[in-house]
Amino acid sequence: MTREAKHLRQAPTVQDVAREAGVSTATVSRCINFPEKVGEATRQRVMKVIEDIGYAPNFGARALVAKRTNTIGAIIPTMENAIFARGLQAFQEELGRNGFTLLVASSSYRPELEERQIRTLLARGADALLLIGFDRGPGITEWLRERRVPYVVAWAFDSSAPIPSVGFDNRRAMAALAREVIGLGHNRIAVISAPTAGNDRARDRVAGVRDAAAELGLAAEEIPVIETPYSFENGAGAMEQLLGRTDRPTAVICVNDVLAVGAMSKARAMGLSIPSDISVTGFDDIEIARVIDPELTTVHVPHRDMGRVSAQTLIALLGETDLPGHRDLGTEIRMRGSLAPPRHR
Amino acid sequence: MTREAKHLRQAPTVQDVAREAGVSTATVSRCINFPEKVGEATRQRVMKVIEDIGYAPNFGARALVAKRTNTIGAIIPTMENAIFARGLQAFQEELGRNGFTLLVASSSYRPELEERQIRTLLARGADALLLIGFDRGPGITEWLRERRVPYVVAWAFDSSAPIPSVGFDNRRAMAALAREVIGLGHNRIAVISAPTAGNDRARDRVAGVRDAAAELGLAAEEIPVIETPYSFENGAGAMEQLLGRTDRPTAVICVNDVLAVGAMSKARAMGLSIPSDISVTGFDDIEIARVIDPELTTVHVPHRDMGRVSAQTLIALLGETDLPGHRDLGTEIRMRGSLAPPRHR
DNA sequence: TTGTATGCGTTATCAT
DNA sequence: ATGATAACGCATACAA
Repeated sequence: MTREAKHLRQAPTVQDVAREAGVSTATVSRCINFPEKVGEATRQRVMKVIEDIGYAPNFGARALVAKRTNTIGAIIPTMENAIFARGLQAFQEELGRNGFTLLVASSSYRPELEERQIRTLLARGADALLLIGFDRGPGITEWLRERRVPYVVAWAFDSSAPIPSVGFDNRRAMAALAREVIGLGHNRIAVISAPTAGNDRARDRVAGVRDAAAELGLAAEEIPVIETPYSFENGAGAMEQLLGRTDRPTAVICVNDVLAVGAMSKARAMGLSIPSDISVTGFDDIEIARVIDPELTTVHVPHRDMGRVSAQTLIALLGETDLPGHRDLGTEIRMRGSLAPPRHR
Repeated sequence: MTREAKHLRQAPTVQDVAREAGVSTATVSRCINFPEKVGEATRQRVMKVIEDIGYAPNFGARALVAKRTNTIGAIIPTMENAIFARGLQAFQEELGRNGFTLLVASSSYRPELEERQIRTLLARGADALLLIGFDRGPGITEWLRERRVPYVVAWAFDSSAPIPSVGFDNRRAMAALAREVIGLGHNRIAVISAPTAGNDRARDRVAGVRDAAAELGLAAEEIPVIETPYSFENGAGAMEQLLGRTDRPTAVICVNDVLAVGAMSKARAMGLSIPSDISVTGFDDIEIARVIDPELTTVHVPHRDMGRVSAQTLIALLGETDLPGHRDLGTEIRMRGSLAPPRHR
């Protein structure tokens, strides 16, 4: 009874296996890590014991001696944003396929929180990190460099950056879309953006709109930009503001699909029809873009690929296999019903 | 040069701190874990050294001696499903607030994969687990019991289960909605469900529809049920099948919002208008339910609360604080435009 | 092929 | 208040 209780309470160790199988702990260890370096007969015997008593290597001990945990950390703004949820799912799947486990934390789009999470995940044994975007303080960046922490930046792309980035050029992608909008004849455009502070993706997208405007002869600096956090309600609120202006825009460019859909709802609620009264565009191409009526013109972003490739990059980084470096995964404009030429003029 | 390089490569240990501060390793350890048990002067000195050389406790060594990692694992079907993404986000936030870190894996709705992930996360040092639903083999259940692995089941509720569950009664919730539908006069109803194999939530919801039907005098067994994986396209495909039947249903009850929205799109694409020609209901109340036109009648589920309460339950379990046990978080029917009485009759 | 012995970095139990 | 020291469980260099 006492023995049985003990069996349940105390997890078995290599010692237990060794004793039971009549071999040394070294042999047990080898059976697990290098089965081929052990005699057929003994291996069978040891494996049987392992199975019988339900032995599993102690994680802490293993990490202590191996100096790695095969665990990778990801810090994303929030999983509630479908683009990150999707990318993270692909990231996890690819890690799992390669024997790595995923540690997750979220920054809520707050740099100081991200910094804390970086330290936390590393303290929790993460071998490497996935971070979103380039916007972070020089302090933490230097800290990461000093400690030689392997990490990649995703959802952004800058081939001149000193650390690998996996994503796409937000500025260029948005400029391409804005060019389409302006090319259709829209000359009063407005932008609904996520807060740009601490968010280089949003900032780059807004910059992309101005690039296209300047290029096509519009007054880039005069384009109104409303910044508001990610949510349908906020998209709607921003649209309401824009429609209250004297020079109502004929096209509203949003930095993500959620804001765009919120904006569309509000425009319709205020009696405007889309796209005949006002055009709206999004960014990301999440499922909702095809569910709304009219369907949303947006920029398709390969979220799953970013997650997958980020995982591969990190694994390569850890394995010292030849560095894959930066990966530009590209984007594609999806022209749909929410964008059309302005009515008169 | 060599020394500096060494500094960068080798992470500093308690030994380094102790030497530099002229104290023993025990004192350094105390400074970190029980600052009050150390003299003011020495603590200041030690802390300064820690700061200076950038010391951080080694995770493996700590886990080895403490026999816990303050890490909790979650295995969910997929983060791409917004309901889990949202719940997981809240789960992570609550864990973070309490000093725990989150390890994530996904089962893709496949029991055998879930089983593997359970073993993996435990092998990776997870102190406790969050699992979704009750549907899993007796083998793994027994295994968990034997090892005394603390875990909770979420997104389901069964107060008679031997382990804590945090969620709601899927069957009862769906029965309540179905009662509303049938009460409105619909007597030809159909169900679009996720695959019920290995998914007790889906199964319970379908059962709920039959409960209500039987209760209100409809032939419960004759209600057509189409099972198809979670996606808009599949929801649309299922609706297409249903509309091809001779006795076309007047109301289609879907076990989640995504299938429902897909079904709505298809119905409309086939020239039917909602709800006058056909009613549709969903389950979950994710954002898309209010974006679609007409808005979707559905069952509101407190996803964030489930994540948060699950975390609290797990933490309580680990802390031996009085067991909170089961938590029924309840649901609410959200009546919206997609449901109306059938036209004639 | 297998065994012996040692170190990995921390924490905790004793002393002092 | 502080120090010496023994685990913790595993992997590996070295012996046999």
